[in-house]
Amino acid sequence: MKCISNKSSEERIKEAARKVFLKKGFDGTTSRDIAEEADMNIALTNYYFRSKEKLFLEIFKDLLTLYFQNTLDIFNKDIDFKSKIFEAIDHTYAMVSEEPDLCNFIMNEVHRAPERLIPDLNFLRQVKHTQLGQQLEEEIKKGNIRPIGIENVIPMLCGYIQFIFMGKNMHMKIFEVDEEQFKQYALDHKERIKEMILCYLYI
Amino acid sequence: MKCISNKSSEERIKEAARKVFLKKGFDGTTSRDIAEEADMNIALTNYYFRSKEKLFLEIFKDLLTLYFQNTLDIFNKDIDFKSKIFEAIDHTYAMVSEEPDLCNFIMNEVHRAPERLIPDLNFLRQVKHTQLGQQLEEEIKKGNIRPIGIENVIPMLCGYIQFIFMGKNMHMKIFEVDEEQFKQYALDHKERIKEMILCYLYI
DNA sequence: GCTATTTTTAAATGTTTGTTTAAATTATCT
DNA sequence: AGATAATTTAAACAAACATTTAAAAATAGC
Repeated sequence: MKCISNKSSEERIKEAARKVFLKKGFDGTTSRDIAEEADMNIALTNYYFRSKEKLFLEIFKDLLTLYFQNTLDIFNKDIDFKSKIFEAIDHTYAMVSEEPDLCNFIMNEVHRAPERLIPDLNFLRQVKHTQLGQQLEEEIKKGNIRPIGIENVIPMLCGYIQFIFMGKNMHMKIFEVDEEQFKQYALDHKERIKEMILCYLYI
Repeated sequence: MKCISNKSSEERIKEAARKVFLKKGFDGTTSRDIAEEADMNIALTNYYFRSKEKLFLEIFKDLLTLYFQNTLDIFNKDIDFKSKIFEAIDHTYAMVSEEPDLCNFIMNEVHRAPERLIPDLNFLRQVKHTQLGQQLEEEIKKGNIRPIGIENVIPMLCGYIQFIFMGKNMHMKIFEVDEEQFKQYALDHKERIKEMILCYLYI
């Protein structure tokens, strides 16, 4: 009946695993990678989490939440449509700046083996029905915005800037720029996305 | 001094490897996966290609060419700017429709281990200097198009629609649609991207 | 048709993989 | 302080891994 004790060990493993999984993906990560990153015995991974798979699923859930929850909250905020668009884009940009492997990780894991992630992915269905969607419909009704479905708007707010970051290495190779120059480029492109969306939506 | 002979075996392995690598990525693919897909002995992979890594690099090069070459050719075609934009977008759409794993594969492999791919990636530098870039500059000089760098235009033509396909599984989960409905959605979104780009570029 | 070369095979190589074991250590509670 | 439970450890596990070997089979040239 010991349960309080070492929160630290379990947490250290989880943090290490998160770091390694984010960088190398599930297939590219070994139990020893995680143990080494956490500076702990290999057996502890299976002591605290029953398997590499279970540990991964826990971490994936956290990272999927990180990937979506804040955006979802913004979609449901009580602010006007245009401000919401700006805020969603700015937040997406901030998120991928802070966690540069997150998009590639989520995209790749979902693409490679969606089945095992289905329980977690169900959480995403909230995205379909948000206040942003209602506001969009209203604006369309008012004639301010051209007819368009929310499923077309969301990738504009989140996906376009994500793509820029996902292709970071390729961009740096193609245009022969360094990290700092890329950062400035991404920032500039983000503002262009904003203007482009407004330009397209408002007739 | 036999060299003519069995082109078929080497080719069969390469095709099998291409298929498996595309689906599972380098880390997720085993030599046995490839041998099984090709229905050949495991040793043949190392007989024809010296290692899994070397086989992968050969295939990666092919797939990177598939990913970029046609787009590059379009960029250098002798047609007007606006037609070129349409054609580039339509081609990107056709490419990812035909090879649905290609974007995820390229993005992920480049992201995960760019160093080993550098020799191949150098080929990408052609993208920086194309006739499309010159045409863009001219249009800007003429005052038809707002000031913008080619590095901002290319993702609009290629990346945005790619992102839609890369997130296919997630989209289907979020909006609870099937393959056919997704296809229609992607087609619609592609046309919106075209209009959005024109709407943004031409002042 | 025989020899030399290339291709294919089954088997084995030594590592690395995820996971387990059982003993040692540490912490907890009375 | 001593008994009990939780944690950590080193070692081992079998399975899967990429790769190699050496012999068998197929093919080539003379």
